Amino acid sequence: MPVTIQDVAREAGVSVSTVSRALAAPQMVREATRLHVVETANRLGYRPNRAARGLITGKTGNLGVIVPDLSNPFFPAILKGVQSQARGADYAVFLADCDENGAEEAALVQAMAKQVDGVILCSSRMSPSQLERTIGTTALVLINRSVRDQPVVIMDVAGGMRQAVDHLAALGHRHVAYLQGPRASWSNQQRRRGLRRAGRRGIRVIELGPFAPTFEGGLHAADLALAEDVTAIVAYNDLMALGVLSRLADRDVKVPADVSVLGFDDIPMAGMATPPLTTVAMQHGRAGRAAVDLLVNLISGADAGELRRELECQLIVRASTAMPRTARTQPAHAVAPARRDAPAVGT
Amino acid sequence: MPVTIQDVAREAGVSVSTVSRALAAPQMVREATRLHVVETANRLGYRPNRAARGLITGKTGNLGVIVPDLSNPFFPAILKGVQSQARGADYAVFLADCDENGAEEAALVQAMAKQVDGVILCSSRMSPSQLERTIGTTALVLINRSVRDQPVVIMDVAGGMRQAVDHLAALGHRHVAYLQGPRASWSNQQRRRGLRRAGRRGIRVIELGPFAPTFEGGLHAADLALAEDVTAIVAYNDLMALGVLSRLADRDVKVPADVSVLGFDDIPMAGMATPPLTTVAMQHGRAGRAAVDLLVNLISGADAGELRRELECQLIVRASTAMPRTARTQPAHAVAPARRDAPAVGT
DNA sequence: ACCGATTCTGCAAACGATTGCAGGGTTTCA
DNA sequence: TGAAACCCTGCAATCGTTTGCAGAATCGGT
Repeated sequence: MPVTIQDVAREAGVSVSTVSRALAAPQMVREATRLHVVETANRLGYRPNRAARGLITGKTGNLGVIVPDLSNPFFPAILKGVQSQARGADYAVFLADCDENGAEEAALVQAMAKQVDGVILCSSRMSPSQLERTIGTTALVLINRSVRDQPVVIMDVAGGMRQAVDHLAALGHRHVAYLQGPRASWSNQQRRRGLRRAGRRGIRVIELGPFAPTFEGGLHAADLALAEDVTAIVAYNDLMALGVLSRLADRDVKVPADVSVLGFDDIPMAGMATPPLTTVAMQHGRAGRAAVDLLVNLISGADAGELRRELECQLIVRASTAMPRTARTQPAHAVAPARRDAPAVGT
Repeated sequence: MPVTIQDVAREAGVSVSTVSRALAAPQMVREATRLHVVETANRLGYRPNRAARGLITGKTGNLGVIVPDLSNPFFPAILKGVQSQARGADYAVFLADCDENGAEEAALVQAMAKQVDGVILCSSRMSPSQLERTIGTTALVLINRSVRDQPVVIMDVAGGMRQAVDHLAALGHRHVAYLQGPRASWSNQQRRRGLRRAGRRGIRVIELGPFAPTFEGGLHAADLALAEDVTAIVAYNDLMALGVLSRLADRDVKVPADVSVLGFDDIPMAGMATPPLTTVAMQHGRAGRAAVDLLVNLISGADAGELRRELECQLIVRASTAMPRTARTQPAHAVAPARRDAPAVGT
């Protein structure tokens, strides 16, 4: 039923080799023959069988992507970028969801290995040793996790956090809570790294948690943060921040009048919350595309390919952050010295 | 580098045929040999090359899924079900996103056809003629779109709407706005079908729109609905309903005191909104799983397989719906006659 | 018209698995 | 001990491509 290269060859009156070459290596075949073959192939609706081709070339033309959890909007966003970039490079995409399970993830890479030319791991949940063992099974690119000598795409979360800190400092905040996500996660580490700037800006930070990186986690965290008497709350991600917003509303704490709230990710809902959430936006789609670029490079053996692609984060200022009451009761410039003094504090 | 069946055969001191059979047809080979082969295979870490197998068997062991837009949370939810069910049935999953474009979608099916045993189309955006032409290229299962003689999984959206109508009627609402989504979409049609029950329940419905099925669409629609002096607003989906909620809050219209709001889909945010949104929940994951079941059945040629799998929707009552002011000013039982009269009105 | 140099084209061997068929062993029974 | 019956195992063909190699066709120049 499906039309093979044999069919095209017979129909065109040439050998299969000629058909193969006419389609893949145009300069090796006479122009007239080429045209004839191509025309015949189109007329018959011939599409090469990738499996058969892969058997001999050793390349499958497939990429694999493994994500921890499709119901976390973070990952479909990346996936979308992977998708379109892969299509552009003429690769098909295998998808797998490992349910936040590192062992499962490792198993999936093994299972995929034979069917793909390379795999993209999003926020891998593998333990370092699992990861170490997995590297080498197939070409691998990591997103948001960094391993020595392995190509990675990382989002400059620490940089994003620094923007957030500067923003809060500029508004005059001096006492801020950070609501941690999963303690071991790379993302959480990076956020904390960025937080170190707070000292230099004269901001005292109190770290709470870890909390579940969810709406419910935010509900939970909000009360604890409030008890610390801070003027601003930075949440691990937007989902948590939305939870915080919701809980504060219930307690009649006004945002941003009484306390400022800040999230990470810029998920679609962030802009729709009341008040719209100030947050650190990530370039999900770009990350996906970059990962494909890196992987394709790696596969084609161009060792000259770069190993590390860092994507900027961008603070999106919306209505959930403002000057704290304390700062607003005095002239605005009164807060300036605090910032200028800061270097002295830091050193 | 990768270990082939040849390697296993050599190592185990048997022929490749024996290895193949030891792994695939246990009863055809002596128990002792089988054990030895299996042990060797495991020791060497042998995994059959699916492409090679597919060449001869004609089966690839792969499934394809095409979705209109990964950034719509509706689809990742389905995808998650597809994923896990496919894994259970030992199929790998190809994913493609057609960017809401029917032509692209058709092209993707063609491109996938050779590499998969079947394809699942979620809320296909193809025109009827495109779809007609695509059927037959490969085994096909549709989700949320119904075509004669084609296996489909559909969500009983009309039934869900009827639950919504009954709920509003029971609360005493008599004048309701429905905010339409994309007019041509199957989902919108189904919702309108379910709305027909309103007449029999003594409810007057005014249909507005179409609007974009997004938060912004909801912002837009809210004012129009308010102008119609209704006591309840039913939105095409939750995203729109959230927009409505947001706009009403801005206008100081209290929900549910002044007006009730109701959505569709039960996206994660629905329960986190203020007030939490009453909505019609769909069984996304189940839909994905069911589609895989149908497809696997179809592939294995068991024509006895069912053709149509209908999934119930379930109204989730939260805090965004309540009795209208009009009904609340009189004793609650006063609204009962309206409902009992209803059949007469309907006939 | 012939020769060498160039271009094209076809043959056949891979790639890694599955499977029909036939042959080799072992067992069973006479 | 021999033959029939059975159970295992191996040979070899096959799936649809690509590609090294060799042979055929074309061409230009004399």
